[in-house]
Amino acid sequence: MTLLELQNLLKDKVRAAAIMHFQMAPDQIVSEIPPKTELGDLAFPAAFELAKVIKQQTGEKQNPRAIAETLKAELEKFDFVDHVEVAGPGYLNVFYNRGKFLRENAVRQFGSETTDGEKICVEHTSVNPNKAAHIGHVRNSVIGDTFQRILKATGKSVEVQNYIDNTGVQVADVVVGFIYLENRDLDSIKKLDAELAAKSETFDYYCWELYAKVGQRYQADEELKAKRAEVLHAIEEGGNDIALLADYVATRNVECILKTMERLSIRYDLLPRESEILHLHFWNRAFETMKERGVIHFENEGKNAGCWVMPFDSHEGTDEHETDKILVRSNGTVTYTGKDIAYQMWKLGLLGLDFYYKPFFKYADGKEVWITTAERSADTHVRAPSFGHGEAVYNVIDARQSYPQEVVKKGVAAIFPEKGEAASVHLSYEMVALSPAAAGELGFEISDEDRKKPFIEMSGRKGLGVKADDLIDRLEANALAEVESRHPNLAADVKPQVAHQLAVGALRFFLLKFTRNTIIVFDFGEALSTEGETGTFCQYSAVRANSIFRKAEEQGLSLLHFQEILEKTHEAATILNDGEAGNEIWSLAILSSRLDETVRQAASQNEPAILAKYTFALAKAFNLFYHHHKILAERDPVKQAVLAVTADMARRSLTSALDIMGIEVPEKM
RNA sequence: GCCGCCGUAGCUCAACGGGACCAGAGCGUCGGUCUUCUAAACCGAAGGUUCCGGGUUCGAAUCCCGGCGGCGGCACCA
Repeated sequence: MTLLELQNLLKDKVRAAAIMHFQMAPDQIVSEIPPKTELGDLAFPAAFELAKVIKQQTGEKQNPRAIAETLKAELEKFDFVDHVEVAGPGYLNVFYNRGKFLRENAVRQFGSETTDGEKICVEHTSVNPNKAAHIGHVRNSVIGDTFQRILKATGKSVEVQNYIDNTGVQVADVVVGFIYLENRDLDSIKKLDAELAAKSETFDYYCWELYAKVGQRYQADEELKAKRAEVLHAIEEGGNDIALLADYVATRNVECILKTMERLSIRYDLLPRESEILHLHFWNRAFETMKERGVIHFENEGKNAGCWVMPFDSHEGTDEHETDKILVRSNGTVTYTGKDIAYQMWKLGLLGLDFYYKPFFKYADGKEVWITTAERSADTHVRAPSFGHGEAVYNVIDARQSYPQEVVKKGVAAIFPEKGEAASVHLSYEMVALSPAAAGELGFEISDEDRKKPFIEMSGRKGLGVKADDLIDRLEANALAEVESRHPNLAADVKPQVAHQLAVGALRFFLLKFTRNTIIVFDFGEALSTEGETGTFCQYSAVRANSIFRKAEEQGLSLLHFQEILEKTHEAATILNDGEAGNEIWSLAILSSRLDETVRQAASQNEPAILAKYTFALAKAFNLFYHHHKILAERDPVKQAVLAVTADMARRSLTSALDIMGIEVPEKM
């Protein structure tokens, strides 16, 4: 029986006991994890709830402790339960049968064996394809990627989309730079691209600088600014030289960004592009549906005269019409929100139109990323998977876009009340900002005004930010130096690989340990740290655990051997119940088996940080165990088996937890 | 002005739809641990009126009201 099954069973028993003795039960039986192992393995505050219910229904005041005492006897009849204590103001603390539990869980593998069929779409990354990704973008990608892994671990099938806004103003800005600041045409850009490659410089870094330059020039040059609108219009229109040039620039940036993300083990299934949403007239279809369903109307007068608007009553303004969201401007063009609603409809399979698809990129192991196209190609129907049609859609987008995201969610729900708001989830997170010190380290002039601020917002337009590849490079270099000094004899090709795994672990964990609504004020010292609450710490713990078993194998002691000993004896319980040492071993065993519920909790609360916190706690518990119990030196074979099996449970959970966070366990470190 | 998020130890953060002896971690500080499975580790100590004031509750960091302070969002931009 898994821990989760055991918990559910106990919940049912508590409910049954309540009904048997009091003829009533609280709506929900809540279970908690006691603050310390000595207080038990599972706690039910049910007596408090029950006291409340009894008082409501009968007016009778009952002491929670007395209620708990009554319920206690029922739970103790169960053989997985060693005993139950009533503690504090009326907690029902359940102590599991430690020996039985360890035997049952000694070989259990983590993970859901079945997929429940429902497909979930997760959109993340969605960096404007006009420059290199910075650390703020990486927070988005790491949260999104980890979240989709969490969903998969709970048995969902998931499709990962990375939206490409290839026809927006940001791309237009870089195109303006190429054409009007650098006098380049498409051929010249291709030549530049080749030159950069020869110098092992990257196209996205070049665009980063150019974009910043353009932003600066706009301030003084109105003429240039006027070019932006022209260029943007040409790009949206398509079928002209400027659009071709823009497509090249955007595509090259997408390639660079995909490469950056691949360094962090982040991959995608599909790249939906704005150009196709335009050219395949997604909006028109959405517009028709909205009109049919009567959720938008044409404004004849007032300040929105001539526009198509969708009313929203949830946000009240000073005058009632201020809350209306304009979807079609008076000049007939569609707003971004309008397009976004159409796109969201497609994701949910509600639009009634589809993209065409072609393969865009193949990862080293053969996995393909697809991209949308406007023309039917052979691949679309022959080889392309079925995209979209998500039962639910998660959009990983930063918190500053909460309002437009709410409009999209409410808008789609208004059009399709049968689908409802729950199908659209805005997985919001706060930005990564720079500490004034970090901005200084990057070589930026900081104004006196900025210096007083708690943090400085990164800005692609200003070229202010920590580029993802730069940070990964630094992490890898630091890790490599460390590996060189610790393991000089490690094979030459393994060292950089380990350094890479450590860099990824450090960065991903750093971005995951903060809850989503915490603004990360980026600090180099913290981000580069490999001590304390870090990915490196967690990896180290797993590596140590593995090395125990490697050494054991060398001595002819296999894991199977330990498991068999445990199978044949009932003395394990004696060891696990033996005072402080017993509690310590048991704590690690029980904590290791909480991965399942932790992942579920992270999924239901949309909070990857819960998993990161758990992983760190588990690594810490393992390190403590590691220092106090020398497995290979242990003389008592049963105790050795108990220790080994517990260590194995810990390393399996650690490895799985890290894997769900996209972090690998190195061979040595 | 309106809406939202936030305010917890010197610093950076946790605390699961209110609850269990000292509100927990990490960093930093001070002190201790390597002839024994890797010291990127472990142990111990110091450090908090959970921004302030009310209220609800047997019980509040958590819920409600009112302040103060910080940040973000409020376009016929994306």
